[in-house]
Amino acid sequence: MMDAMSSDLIPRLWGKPPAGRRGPKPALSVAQIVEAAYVIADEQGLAAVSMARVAEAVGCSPMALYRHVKNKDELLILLADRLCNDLPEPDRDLEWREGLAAWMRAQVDLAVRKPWFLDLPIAATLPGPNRLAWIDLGFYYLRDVALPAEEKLAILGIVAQYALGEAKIEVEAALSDPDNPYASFEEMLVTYADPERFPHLMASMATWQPAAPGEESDSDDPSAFGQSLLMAGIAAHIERHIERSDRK
Amino acid sequence: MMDAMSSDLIPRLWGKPPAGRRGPKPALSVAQIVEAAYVIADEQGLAAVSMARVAEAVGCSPMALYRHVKNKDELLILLADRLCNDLPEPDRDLEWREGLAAWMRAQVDLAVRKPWFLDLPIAATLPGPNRLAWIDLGFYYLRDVALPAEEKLAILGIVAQYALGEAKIEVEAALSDPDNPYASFEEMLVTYADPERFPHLMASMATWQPAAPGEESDSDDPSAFGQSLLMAGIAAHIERHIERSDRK
DNA sequence: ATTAACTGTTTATAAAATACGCAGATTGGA
DNA sequence: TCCAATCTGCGTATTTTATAAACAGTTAAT
Repeated sequence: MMDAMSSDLIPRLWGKPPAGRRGPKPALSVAQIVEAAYVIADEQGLAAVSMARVAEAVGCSPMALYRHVKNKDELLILLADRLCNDLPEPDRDLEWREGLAAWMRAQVDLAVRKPWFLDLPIAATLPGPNRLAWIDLGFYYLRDVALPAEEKLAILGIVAQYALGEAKIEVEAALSDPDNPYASFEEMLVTYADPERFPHLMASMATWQPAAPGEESDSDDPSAFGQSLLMAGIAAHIERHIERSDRK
Repeated sequence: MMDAMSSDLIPRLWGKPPAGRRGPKPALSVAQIVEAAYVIADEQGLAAVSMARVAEAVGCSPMALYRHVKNKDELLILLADRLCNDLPEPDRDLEWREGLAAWMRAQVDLAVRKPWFLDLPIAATLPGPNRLAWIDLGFYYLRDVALPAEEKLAILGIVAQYALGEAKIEVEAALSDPDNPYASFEEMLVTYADPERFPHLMASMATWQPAAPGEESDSDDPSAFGQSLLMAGIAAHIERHIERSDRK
């Protein structure tokens, strides 16, 4: 009657046991499979995560995996959620600014610790349970903020998205080979960029302060700038919202 | 003597002709190859972009491509930069807020128009010439803003990163199958989320306003919220910066 | 007990990237 | 002019993928 449920992904994400229990007890579990994939990615990078290698690690034939996972893409989605388990135990004594900053920073740190996270195809917006728990923590930090839930969610999305970009930058900086002459943005500019082609960029860059060594920055957290920018924006939005409520 | 230059990527990105010209005239060009890949991605999605198919489109054997492109990853990087050519002709009569908003929106629209853009492995932070031209436009919009170049660059990075996230959401919303019962975040919550496991999230969601039909939102631009948040943050940062300068 | 549903497996296919080496073209220098 | 260096494009072959299809054993509902 109803055509086959288009996706069992979500039940699998949430570890729901499929109702009918008829055949033999499964020797494998989704969690086991995902864990094996996790270890492989950790040790040899995401590219090394193939169905065959996961199967070997878990001690079964490659095709056995398909009984528990629709295909490789789904495995990667499960893996992405699994990774959110590695986010640290939070400090609960923070008001929203500090809390959100820590929340953000923890995500960056996770990606730096596990750079293969950034290689995951992160198309899926729908979070699994682990990611959702992390979102729940975000809501905790926003507990005293007077905003509708949907706006809080949007804010957390923006902050998380920023964390992703920041992580990308930091990972790239960590990997950057000092022998590579084009490692940095500035070097690329002086080598290739024609002032006539990029006039405004070059004009602004002409006044570049080439980070005196030792003085690096006010803080040693490279995400400090973006962080304060976001927090300022959020604070402004909150005030505007309160104003509007009061006027009513 | 010196071991082979680790990467010819950047010369290729910038279309620099390799100095020595001895052998036969190339029948293929990098631009041609990238263009073919672009068309295939456009018509059949990024997954359809294989070396073989690109070769066929361009009328050569698969292996011929490797004379012009180090490997597939490099082709995709070139493709990503090529895509930035499709960004629209900008309106130059905007002050920074409007300008940056348009700058951001154009990126979202591009990704919505060409959803396969989001499938690209976007690890590379170093922009090619087309992306750089777009960054130059960002600097144009910030022309009257009194901030150091590095902070302007960071701001553009943050805005672009936000655009990416927003695009992901909008693309997913556009693709979401109305038959799929778990399409939306809220539906997933009511189906799976245990209030004990996600207390703060659920408490906040309890007061969810389920978007009365027809009233959707104040504006019909779904990125309006994030946009105003970011602009507020940037404005606050600018003011703080001016204050600090004045005090000196 | 029979049967339906479920497990893991075996075998096979198809598509993918890309290493390797050849043949012909082109050009700079003798 | 001729030769050698150098570069192009190509044919062949290898390796690694994901995954389809059919099968044999296992369990629980009937």
